[in-house]
Amino acid sequence: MVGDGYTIGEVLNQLKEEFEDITISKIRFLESEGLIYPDRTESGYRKFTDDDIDRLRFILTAQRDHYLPLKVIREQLERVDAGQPPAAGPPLPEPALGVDQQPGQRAAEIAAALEAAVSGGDGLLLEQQAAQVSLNLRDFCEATGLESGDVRALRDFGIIGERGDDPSGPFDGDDLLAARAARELLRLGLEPRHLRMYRQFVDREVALFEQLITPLLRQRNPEARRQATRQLDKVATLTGRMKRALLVRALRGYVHGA
Amino acid sequence: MVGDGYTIGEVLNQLKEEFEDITISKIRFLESEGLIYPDRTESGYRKFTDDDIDRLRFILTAQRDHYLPLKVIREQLERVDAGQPPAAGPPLPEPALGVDQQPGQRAAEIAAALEAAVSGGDGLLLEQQAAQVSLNLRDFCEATGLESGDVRALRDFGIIGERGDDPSGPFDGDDLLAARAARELLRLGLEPRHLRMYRQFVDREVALFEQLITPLLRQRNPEARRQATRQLDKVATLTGRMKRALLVRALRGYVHGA
DNA sequence: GACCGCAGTGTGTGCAGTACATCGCCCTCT
DNA sequence: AGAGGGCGATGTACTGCACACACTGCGGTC
Repeated sequence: MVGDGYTIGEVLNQLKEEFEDITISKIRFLESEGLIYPDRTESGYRKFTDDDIDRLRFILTAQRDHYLPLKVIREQLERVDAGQPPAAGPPLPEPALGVDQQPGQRAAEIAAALEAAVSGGDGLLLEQQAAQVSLNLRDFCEATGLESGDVRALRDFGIIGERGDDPSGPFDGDDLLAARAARELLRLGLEPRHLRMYRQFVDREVALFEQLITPLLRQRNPEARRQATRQLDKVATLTGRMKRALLVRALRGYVHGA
Repeated sequence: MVGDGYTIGEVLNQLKEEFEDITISKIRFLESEGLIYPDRTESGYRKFTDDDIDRLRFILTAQRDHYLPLKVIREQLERVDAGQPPAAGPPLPEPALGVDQQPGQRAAEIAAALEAAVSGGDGLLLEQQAAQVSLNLRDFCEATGLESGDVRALRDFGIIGERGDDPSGPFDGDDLLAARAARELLRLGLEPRHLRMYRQFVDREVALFEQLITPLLRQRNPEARRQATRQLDKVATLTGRMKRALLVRALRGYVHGA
């Protein structure tokens, strides 16, 4: 061996202390898979630099300690080679927001007003004016900033509109609030189909709440009806709080651990 | 099909929304590998409970988001079955620092303080001190006003404590918040078993959120980690808002109509 | 010129499933 | 009541990944 750089056998011996299960054939395999590309001598022998060895160390650690498949490791290395450490999912192009349109001005105002009324408080505000809002498809798109394709998708997954509704509306204030939140979620990388579980869950929750308050509604007495509303508000607030605590605990472990 | 329990096809459809690449043969394969063991009918059909589905969800998440091999997942499940928490080898948690507390009276104060900190805002407050709280069973009962029987029930239905935790604690601040809300709900006439669906839902929601932020957490860059936390906060806030709109619309129809 | 180390190729192995092929159960429609 | 059709169960074969092992041939050194 003429010049500088380690032979494959020397590399093997250096890494063997740290990684039990390294072999020559594994190193060769990693090269054949494009994870490393050591230089070669005239006669074809591999010539490893210290950087190559660090790279190998990274690969072996990722495998042994994080069980990452080579495909994933290769992607990480490629990103590092390209100069970027960021590894976020899809690029997520930001669609221009904040630029409100002329004609739908009205609808957007309504949306903002509703959001303001709802924010900061756990209550349900069942008696609110959200029910009075009624928008057709065009205005609804303008007020939410959604394409009509997205609106269709949200309807298909039960986020807006009623089962078997007319596909073109009308949409009420609750649809508006749901759709505005949904739009942000889509921008953060969620797919409409992911939102379906929220609808499913709400259906279950509604069934539960119904069980609780049907006795009250069965009496025609208007006072009982008002009490039912108060009861609903309370139980929704409490379940919301409880759910949030469960979520926080689960996520806290996830963000800080692992 | 006679009684309770889902068939393999029903399980498939439930999980398909969350996990693209699940198939019947994969579920069968996981059983043959001893990761799940659903019950059988007389005639040999598999009969899945909700717990079985949760277990599957855990397995599939571990594979997809953490690339864990089945062998490792099986070991984790076995530890959970045996009553020990996951215990992830080397990374042992820091023994809680700061916020020391005296038992008894103090506990209720902490609870009130936590509730005040959380109320009025949709955010998650992941960085908050709720994690530092640590109460034993007696103090926890005092702080929440629950009987130890209720505490047990809440634990059995996944509202407080971790899967396979020590039944007598310790309980953290999130448990406290969840339990205080749960106590009110029980007073309003709900049964502990009704609360189980909230836990199930949170598990699904966490799996969804994990999908979104694992790419960020995979880089051990602390800035990416902070961004992941912000992202989580955003997505939790938005889904919460959206869910509330869905709920309100559904309940409005119920209270006023029918 | 023997011999060790490295090169390349080919075949084998365990894991994590997929793809059939075949048979049995169960619900529905007539 | 009986006939289909759909779903479910099992078993075998086949695939892709991540290597391990064996064999043969060449380079360089003593």
